[in-house]
Amino acid sequence: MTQQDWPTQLRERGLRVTRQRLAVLEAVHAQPHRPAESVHSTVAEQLPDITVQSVYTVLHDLSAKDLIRRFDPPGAAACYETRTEDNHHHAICTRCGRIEDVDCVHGEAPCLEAPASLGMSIDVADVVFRGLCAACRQTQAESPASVAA
Amino acid sequence: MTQQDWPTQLRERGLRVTRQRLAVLEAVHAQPHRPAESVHSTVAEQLPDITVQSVYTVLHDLSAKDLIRRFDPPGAAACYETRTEDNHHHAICTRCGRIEDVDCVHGEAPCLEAPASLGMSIDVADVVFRGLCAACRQTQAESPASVAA
DNA sequence: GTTTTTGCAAATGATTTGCATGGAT
DNA sequence: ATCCATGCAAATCATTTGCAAAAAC
Repeated sequence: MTQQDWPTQLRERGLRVTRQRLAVLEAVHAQPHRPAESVHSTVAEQLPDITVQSVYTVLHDLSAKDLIRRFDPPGAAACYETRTEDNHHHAICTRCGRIEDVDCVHGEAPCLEAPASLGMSIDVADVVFRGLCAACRQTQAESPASVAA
Repeated sequence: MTQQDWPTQLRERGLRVTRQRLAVLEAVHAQPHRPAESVHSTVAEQLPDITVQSVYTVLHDLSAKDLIRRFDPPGAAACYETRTEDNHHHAICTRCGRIEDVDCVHGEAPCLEAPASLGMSIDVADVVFRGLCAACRQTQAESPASVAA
């Protein structure tokens, strides 16, 4: 629930306000957890001339300024979200790839407690849950074949 | 601490015993958390004719049979380890990329407790810690430049 | 008017795939 | 002898990079 005044947010971070950046922010905000390719198709509906590379550049720049957050699902393309304030986690359906946000577990930042034995000073912990989403559990019970998007 | 009788393990999973598979298993076991490219250079010392693609294929096949485990560091190449029995986690140094194993936190499988509110049935949780390894904390205090391997 | 961004194109890096030969059983 | 695995080559996918033209300030 950001204030969502993109032009202001962009200026505050020293980025110029462009149609493509606004469109990308809008697309990512409306449908989070999608790869660049997918963001591009959405944005292209309004800006037919935007290239995939530009979307990559925009996503990169917005990430660098923390206007969006990049998430790398294991073995899949990077995806993006506008929820940047809290350190929430993600759940991935192993069947359809669907990604859902997961609020921090245990009430308190749980997995941030790294083992003291470790030779590393830990800054953050990212948790990725894997399982079956409701839809896929349903589908699996019926037809073991075919994976939906 | 697997028994480490690779030939037997391979046969048990229905895989033929080949020099390249043994060499890859050995290399991954000796130096875990390395990308395919790096495994290849090690293996190539003994098997100069092995190709990178074969290493990829072997790593893929061994992963499929759970003889090794694949780990995808966010934004970096996949890496592999022979520790497959327990669901341990990983800590990545944000400076040099070094990866260390992390035994399950909290004594018990901690982050496996997914929020009940979630529409997903969770099978596993993978935790990735990010921070600075001992060496890099040292180096950073002295010279803020240059990243060691 | 100056500097940043975009569009366009090509390059890169990681990984997969197809097919014929060589090797394991 | 059979079937699987490797070597070789090409293809694919995600992403980055270089440069000139267009847009934002």
